[in-house]
Amino acid sequence: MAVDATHPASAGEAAAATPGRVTKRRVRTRAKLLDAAFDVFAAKGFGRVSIEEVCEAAGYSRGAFYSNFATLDELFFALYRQRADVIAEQVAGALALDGPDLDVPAAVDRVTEVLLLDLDWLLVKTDFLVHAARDPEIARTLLEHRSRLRGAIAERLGRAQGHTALPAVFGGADGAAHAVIAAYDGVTTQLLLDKDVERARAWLGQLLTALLTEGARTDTGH
Amino acid sequence: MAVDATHPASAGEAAAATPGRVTKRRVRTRAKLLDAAFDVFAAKGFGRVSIEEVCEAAGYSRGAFYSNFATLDELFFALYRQRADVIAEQVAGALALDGPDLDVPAAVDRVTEVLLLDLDWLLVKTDFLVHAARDPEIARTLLEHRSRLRGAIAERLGRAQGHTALPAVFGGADGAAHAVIAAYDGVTTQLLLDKDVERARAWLGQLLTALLTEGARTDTGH
DNA sequence: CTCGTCGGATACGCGAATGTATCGGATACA
DNA sequence: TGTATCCGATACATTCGCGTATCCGACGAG
Repeated sequence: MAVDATHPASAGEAAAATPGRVTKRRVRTRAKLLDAAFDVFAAKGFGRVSIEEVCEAAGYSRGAFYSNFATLDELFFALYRQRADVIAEQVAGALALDGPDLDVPAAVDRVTEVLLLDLDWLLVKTDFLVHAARDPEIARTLLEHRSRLRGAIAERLGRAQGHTALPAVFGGADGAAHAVIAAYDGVTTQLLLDKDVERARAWLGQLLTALLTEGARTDTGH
Repeated sequence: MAVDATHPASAGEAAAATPGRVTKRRVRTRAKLLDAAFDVFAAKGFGRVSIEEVCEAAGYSRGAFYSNFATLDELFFALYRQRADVIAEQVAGALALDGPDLDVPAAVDRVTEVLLLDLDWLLVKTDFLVHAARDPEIARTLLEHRSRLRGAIAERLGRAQGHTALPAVFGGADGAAHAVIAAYDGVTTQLLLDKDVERARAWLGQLLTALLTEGARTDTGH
């Protein structure tokens, strides 16, 4: 549950004016606040959560919060960055697992395993999407995240083009990567409503193979 | 802009205990409140809107609100039902426009025209999705809506199977309808971030033709 | 061990939003 | 036109959450 955030704050923090010493205690409470915030956000939704609720869940008082963040939005942003980076690494890992050749069905399985694992994360992520949709600054950040991920996928798809020819509808590997992302987002929407992770995985697998292979393959996942 | 809501409240309202006379004035203010709420929700997001803001935008005081709704959630729900029903009708209309045969590309164009028209509606709809994701009762309602829409699409796809064979990956027309919905949801996600409606339409067109036609068609929309 | 600094707790004042109770004008119907 | 009813406005009390200022214990350096 607890994401490892013990490393010093990554560059580009908008927070306090760089205190000379970064105490161990500070890092610990910051991490606890983030973890607690994740649970509370997942349970009630960002819009319905008060600062005090987060603090209570983390076992701190509001003083601790204001010592670490200026506003709930800032915490939310930090939380998203933290978790999203972890996921992105895992996806990159799952994509790199094969040798130079890409076994599409296997890679699809591994990636869906990572992406459709945690319903709570999907909830928080969607909250963040809604948030970003109304704040151009945040939207830019999210778009960059997505673009980086898409780049990794496209690169991987391109490298395997000899083996499994991609459909021509999309202009090359980049278009195909776009399609992969869209399929993932689409499946996510349904998953948020019916909460059936297994079905979502199988369904995403079908969609991806349908999108990524020219001829239809009769490989019903489940 | 103003959705026609002058008809008496549809059956199944959870609101006040059926006043004997439904005054014209009442219906009018209720509709104005709903319209104002739409604008405010779209602009700021459901979670960041107060009852008073809605009333102010509608030109009423809080008394009017409490006379028509018990809570903001109730208004939100009513708003969603109203608009979603309108959209559903429009989609059904766009699907039925051909004769008995379905011209896939044309139908796709018409449907995307309807579905990706109003960014504000997408914002509100996504807010509602997030809302539903945390309330099983509301989730059920939304799932039923989606299921009805999907049924209409599947029925239409099935009726045209002779002309354009569907890929075999999905089990028949129903699976294909699922795919259509997923593609729509996926494109929506990206659209919420980059706000580029035209690109979204073209992109959705590509995705749908890629999904619905067996062989790849070299029809780059833009 | 001691001291200086840091981080979180506590207490306070404030503003915003809520829900209710009551009032006066509008509306429908005879 | 008169009147009973309905609807929305106004006023009020209350609660909730926020941000700040201050204090004390913890931590780290020497």
